[in-house]
Amino acid sequence: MAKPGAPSNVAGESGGRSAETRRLLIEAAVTTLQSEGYAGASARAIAERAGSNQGLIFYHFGSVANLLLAALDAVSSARMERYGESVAEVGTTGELVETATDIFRSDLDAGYITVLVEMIAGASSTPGLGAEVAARIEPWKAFAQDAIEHSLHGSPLGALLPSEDIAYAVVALYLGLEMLSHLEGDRQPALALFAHAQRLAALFETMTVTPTTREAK
Amino acid sequence: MAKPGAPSNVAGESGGRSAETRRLLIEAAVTTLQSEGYAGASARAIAERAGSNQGLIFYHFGSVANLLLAALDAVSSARMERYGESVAEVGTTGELVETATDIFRSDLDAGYITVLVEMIAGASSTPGLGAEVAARIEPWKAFAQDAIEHSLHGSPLGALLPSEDIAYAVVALYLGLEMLSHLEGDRQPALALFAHAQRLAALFETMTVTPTTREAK
DNA sequence: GTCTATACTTGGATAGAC
DNA sequence: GTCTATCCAAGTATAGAC
Repeated sequence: MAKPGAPSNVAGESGGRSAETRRLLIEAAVTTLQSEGYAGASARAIAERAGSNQGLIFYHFGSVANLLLAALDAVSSARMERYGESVAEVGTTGELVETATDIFRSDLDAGYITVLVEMIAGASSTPGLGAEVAARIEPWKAFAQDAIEHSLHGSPLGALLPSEDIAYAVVALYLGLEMLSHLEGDRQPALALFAHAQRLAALFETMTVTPTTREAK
Repeated sequence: MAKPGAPSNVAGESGGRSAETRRLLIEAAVTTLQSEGYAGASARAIAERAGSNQGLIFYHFGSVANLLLAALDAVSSARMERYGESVAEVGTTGELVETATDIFRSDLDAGYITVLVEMIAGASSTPGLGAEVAARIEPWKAFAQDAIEHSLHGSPLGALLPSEDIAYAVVALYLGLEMLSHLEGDRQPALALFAHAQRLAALFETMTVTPTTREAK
């Protein structure tokens, strides 16, 4: 391996001049993707935001696409960490929906899903990028499936539909809601849906706690 | 008005040299958006596909963005026409889901939703484009809401959730499923979801025909 | 090893030919 | 009115300076 676009930086020096530059570029790449989209995320635009020379992108990452993938990685890993904490506390379906609402709101406000959406849509224009992006979506699907299995375990809905398929739909809906919210500059309709989901989850739970509670009328 | 980018072509001549060029360009714009994405839909790329000079795009449409919007319009109106026919025959929720499946499959295969997705994602990079695209999504939402109201009218689910909110979710899911299917080059998971929805719709109908059927146990 | 100055390519837009 | 030749800006990538 040892390709030119990935300097080793072996020394024990703690500062890490190279690492700092890389960090700045990745941060700028995230911001640029969010506000200018994939088509606007050029080497020049990103470098300007990072306050560095555009040539550095090719030295440190080999290509713009590679830098954007690094940006996607950074966002993904940061989010996964947060998700992991939240989902550990989830038991019932109602709690799951509540947690999902919180996560969605903060993801939406921070523009994390925007990065994902732009990379997916942008992948069409850069050969080979699609597979890389697809691989980075897998953890999101796996996470969703995991959360669903934990909270729907033993529930009727869980018996009716494979958790893998539900997870696929959840991720798709997540992406779609971001697109519409972002486009219209209005997160309200999407959040209204989560409110509905919470109501339905509550209703669903009371309906199916046990069939025998019915006779207590 | 009478802006330079929109020639009048007033004469009664049926051929329409200008109209033909415009048609070719719009067609090529659709194809290019589908296979190269928004970032790859440059004037040169589109013109090459159309077999014409790239300068014609600016003469006929004023800018690349305007041509892409025209392409989106063409796709939208073509689809709306087909949708209108299909939904007229829909009565029950089960039929609605069945019709939605057919529509989704053909839209997916023909790449129509791809055009929508690329335009939404691409809008971030071109000032002013977002509002134009948003306006062109309205008919899709209105159509979905209309179809939902027709088939859910009087049903319990219809009473539980506002049709406008369901429509929003449906459009979002539609977009998200396209993104994932396109990215992974596999439409199977998305179609599996529609199959589940059909099963659930059938189950839902038998469960809620009338509450009094329960006593017949 | 890190970064900058420069080379070359592609893209948007228009002046002017027909 | 329709189209083409041409211009300049913006993009990627690298040769070479430090």
